[in-house]
Amino acid sequence: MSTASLGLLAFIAARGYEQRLHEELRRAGFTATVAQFRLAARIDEGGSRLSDLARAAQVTKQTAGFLVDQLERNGYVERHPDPSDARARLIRLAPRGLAAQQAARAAEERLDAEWADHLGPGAVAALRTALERLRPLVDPYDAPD
Amino acid sequence: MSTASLGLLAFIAARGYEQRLHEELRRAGFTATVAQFRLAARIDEGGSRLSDLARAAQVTKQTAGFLVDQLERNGYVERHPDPSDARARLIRLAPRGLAAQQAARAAEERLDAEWADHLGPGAVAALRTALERLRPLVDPYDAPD
DNA sequence: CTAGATAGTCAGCTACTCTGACGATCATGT
DNA sequence: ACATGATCGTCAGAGTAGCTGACTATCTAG
Repeated sequence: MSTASLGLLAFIAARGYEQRLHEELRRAGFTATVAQFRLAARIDEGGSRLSDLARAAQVTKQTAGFLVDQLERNGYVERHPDPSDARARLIRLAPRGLAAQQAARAAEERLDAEWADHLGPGAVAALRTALERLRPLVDPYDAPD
Repeated sequence: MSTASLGLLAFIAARGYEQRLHEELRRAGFTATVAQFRLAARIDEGGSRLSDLARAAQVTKQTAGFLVDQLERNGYVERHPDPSDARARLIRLAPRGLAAQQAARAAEERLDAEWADHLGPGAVAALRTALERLRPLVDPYDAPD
């Protein structure tokens, strides 16, 4: 009843947020799937290796490769050889990917502001603090934005 | 960097929680997929209709039916005719499903306690309050546990 | 008793994710 | 120099999860 687990509550919040974000990006003309965006969000400015991306997003290399294929086909990312390692290739955001990233950041700001409006400044700060402190506990690897 | 969106933070927390829960259930001998458990968690004590389950879990009737098929095959749920409507069938937890539900509740209590330990009593209360207040905003339908 | 809504299912498709195996390359120790 | 083992990415094959569309049976309202 009033005793939903913290996990379920976090899941519901995260799902709602992600759906809204995906919808806003779709309306802005950036048609990619949630899984694709999730992976793309981990791409470093200077380019990322597939294996690192896979680790960060917690999927296998194969899955990451599959998603990068789609993103590449749709013009969001490019693959370049890695000068420091002939086995590896650097995945970088293409211009369209950068535009999508900007749109995503703007949408996230709007959504965060909406949550802040709903909760009030103190409660939203407490929420952020709690979630940030949980992060290393639940996901020791996860690199920041 | 330190400015991850609230959505990403909630996603990371929810994913970590769900993975831990799934792992504990698996170890206890309850082998079902995350999607199956997500749906099963919505089954009402007196039985639920497929359509209601689908709405609650935010999937289509077809997807819900697919998942219930798996759950039924593995002995977690049973389908009974609905006395009040010949079109409908009531989906109820079978004994094994009830056992899994108990195990899940115990695991959730442990995980919640772990988060509370990590955050402290005040912060975890603030987290719960914030997430509960967000719930109607992001997901107007969602029925409680 | 007809018209429309609802419950569930069937068929077909797409997306995501995994395991296992593999060739190429790098790093290290001898 | 070179053998050994690890790592990078890929290919092949599979299973799960989710969708749309179409359909039958049944219920509900006029």
